[in-house]
Amino acid sequence: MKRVTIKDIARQLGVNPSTVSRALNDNPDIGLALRTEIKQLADRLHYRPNQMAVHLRQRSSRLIGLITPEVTMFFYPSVIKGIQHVLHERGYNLMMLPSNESPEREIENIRICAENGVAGILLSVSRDSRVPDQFSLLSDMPAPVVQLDKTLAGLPFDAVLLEDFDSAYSAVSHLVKTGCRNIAGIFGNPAMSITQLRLKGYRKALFDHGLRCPTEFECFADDARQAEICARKLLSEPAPPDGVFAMTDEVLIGALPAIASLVGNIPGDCAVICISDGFLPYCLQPQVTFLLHDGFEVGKLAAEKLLGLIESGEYKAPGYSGEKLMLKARLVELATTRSLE
Amino acid sequence: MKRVTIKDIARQLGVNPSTVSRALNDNPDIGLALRTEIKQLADRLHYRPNQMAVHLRQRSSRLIGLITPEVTMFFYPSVIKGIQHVLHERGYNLMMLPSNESPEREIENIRICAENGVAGILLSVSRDSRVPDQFSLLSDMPAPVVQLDKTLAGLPFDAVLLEDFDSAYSAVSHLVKTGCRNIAGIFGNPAMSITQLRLKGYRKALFDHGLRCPTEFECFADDARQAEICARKLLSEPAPPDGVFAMTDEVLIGALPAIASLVGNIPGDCAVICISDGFLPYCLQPQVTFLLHDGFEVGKLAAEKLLGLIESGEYKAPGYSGEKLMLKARLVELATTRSLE
DNA sequence: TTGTAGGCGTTATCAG
DNA sequence: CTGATAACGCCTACAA
Repeated sequence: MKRVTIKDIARQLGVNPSTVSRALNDNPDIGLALRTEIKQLADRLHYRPNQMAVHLRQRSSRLIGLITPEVTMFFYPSVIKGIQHVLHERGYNLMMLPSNESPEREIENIRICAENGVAGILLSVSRDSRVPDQFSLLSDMPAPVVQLDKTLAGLPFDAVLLEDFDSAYSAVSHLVKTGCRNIAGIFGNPAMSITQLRLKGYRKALFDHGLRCPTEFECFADDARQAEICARKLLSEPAPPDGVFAMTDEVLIGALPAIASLVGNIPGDCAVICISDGFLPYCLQPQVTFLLHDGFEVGKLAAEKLLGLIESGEYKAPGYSGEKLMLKARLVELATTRSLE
Repeated sequence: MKRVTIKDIARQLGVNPSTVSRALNDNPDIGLALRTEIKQLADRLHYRPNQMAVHLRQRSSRLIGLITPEVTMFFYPSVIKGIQHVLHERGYNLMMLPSNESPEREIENIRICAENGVAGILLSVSRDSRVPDQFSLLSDMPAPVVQLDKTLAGLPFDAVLLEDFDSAYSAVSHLVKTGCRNIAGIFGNPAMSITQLRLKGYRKALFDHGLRCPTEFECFADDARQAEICARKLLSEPAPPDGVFAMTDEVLIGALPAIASLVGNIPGDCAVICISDGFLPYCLQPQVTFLLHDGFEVGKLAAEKLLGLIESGEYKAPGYSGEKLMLKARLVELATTRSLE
C-alpha cells in the first residue's frame, strides 16, 4: 500500500510528472481539459503531496516555531489559540519548543528551527536570556522572527506585547481612586522585563498620587505558592496594606485566597486588583477588578505579523529592525466598589 | 551566507560526500582519524544537517503530531509538559494540531500528519468523533498512534487514560464516608466518554451505599460558566444537596465560588469534591479534597509508549490492536474533615 | 576503508 | 501548451 505520488498519476495518464505538478498547482499554462483530468485522477487516487519533498524543494517548511519559556496554564493557552487561529487558516502548522526558562535550551530551540527550515519563529524569551550572543544565530536565519509577550529590547525583530508599565500604572491608580492609601505590590521574578516594567508603573502611580512606596510593600514571587507567602507576610506587617496589586494571574491565584482568609472584607479592608488574561478573576471569590491583558489578541497579532513578513520578504531588507506593537489593557471592574467608604 | 552542507565539507577535505555523511553518523567503517577530522571541520563550519532532506530520505520526520480537541488551561498544559519531557530527550519535536472539537478538523489534522510524515501521532478525540469512518485514514498510515485522555473504544491503538469510573466512584464514596447523604454531581458534556464513565461511577457509588440518585441532581455543563449555573440551581432546590461532586477542574472553578456564596459553611453545610489535575484545588478557597488525575504522567506515558512503538516497529504487525493503560487516581485530602458532625 | 551512483518526491528552467 | 532534465541535501547499496 505505497503512497501515491505525482509520478504514479503521470504514468497512468501518460504525461510527464512536471505536467502533473503544474496542473495540481493550478498553473494556467496547462490546458484546462488536461488540468481537470489530472485533478480528478489525483482525487480518485487520494493523492496527497509529500510535504517533506515540497519543503526540501522550497527550502522552507510551512512550520512556525513557537519558542516559549514554558507552558503554564496562564496566558499561554490563549496565546496559542490566537496563533493557531491565524496559522491554520493560512495553511501553516505550529511546532512547540518550550525552553524551560533555560537560555541553553533556547539556543537549541533556535537551532531546531533552523535545521527544520521553519518559515518563521515566534519567540518569547526566558528570564535569563541576554542580548546579543544568544541570538546571533537568529540573524543569519532565512526566516523572520516576531517576539511576543516576554520580549528583549535590543533585538532587531518585530514584537507584540502588552503595555506593562501603563497597565500597572492604571491598576494602581484605580486602587488609589477607590480610596486605598497603603498599596502593596506582588510581582513576579525581578529578572523578567515585564516585572521591571510593572514595578515601575506601580511606583510611578504611587509617586504621582503623592503616596509612599515602602520597599517592604514590594514583594517578588516566582510562582503562586510564593505569592501566597508574600500575601501573608504583607498582611502581618504592623501597618498592613489597604490595597494590593497582583502583577499576574499566577500571583493572584496564590495571593487572593490568603488575603481573603486574613482580612474580613475585600475590598473593604483591603482591595485587590490584578493584571489578568480575563478568566480567573471571574472564577475566584471574591471577584477582583483587573486590567485585561488579552493573550488571544497577542497571539493573533504576532502570528499575523509573522506571516506578513514571511510572505512579503520585507524582513530581509538590510537594516530591517522591526517595530514594537504595544497593546493597551482594558479595565474590567468586577469588584464591588470601595469608593463609598 | 549560504548554509553549509555535507558537500562543502567534503570538498574542503577532498573526500566524498558519502564519506562525510557516514563519519557524521558515526559509522565505524570510516577510519577514526578521518572521522574526527570531519567532525571537527563540521563543527568549525557550524554544519547542521538539513532535516528536510533527512526526512525526505528517511521517509519520516522526527515530528510527533499532537491532535487535541482544544487547548484549554486545564489539564492540557501539564499533559504537554509530560509529552515534551519525553520527546525532547529523545530528539523528537512536537507539532500541535488542535481540532476545536470539530470532527472535520480532526480528519484534516490526521491528513496534515500524513503529509508531513510525522513519526507518530498522539490523539485525543473530540466530543463528536465517531468510529470508524473518521479514522480509516489512520489505519494506512506508516506511523503509530497512541490515544490519550479522551479516547474512543474500538480504535485499534494503544491508549493512556485515567480510570474515570473508579475516580468518580472513589470521590463520591469519600463524600459518603464523610457523612453526605444527598449528593449531586456536576458533569461535562454528556457526549464525551469521560462524562459517561464518571457519571456511571457516581451512580454506582450512590447505589452501592444505598443512596438515592435523583436525576435533578445530575447536571451537565459545557464550561465553567454553565457549571456555575448548575451549582446555583442545585442549591436552590427545595431539598438541596449536602455534597457535590465536580467532574473536572473546569467544573469546579465555575461551581465552587457559587456554592461558597450560597451556603454558609463548606464542607459543613455542603461538602465538595472533584477530580483535578492537582493545581486549582490548592488555589481556591475553601480548599477542596480531590482525586488527582495527573496530566504530566499521562503525557509522559503516552509519549514513551509512542516512541517505543516507533522504534520497535511493533505496531506494524498484522493484527496489532494496542492496549489500554489505565492510570489510577490518588485521593488528596485538602478539605477540613466533615466526619465529626 | 572509501568512492560512485541513484533516488527520496517535488518543482523550476529551459526547450520544443 | 507540454516534455525532459536537473536540482534541493542527504543516505545507502554496491563497487572498488
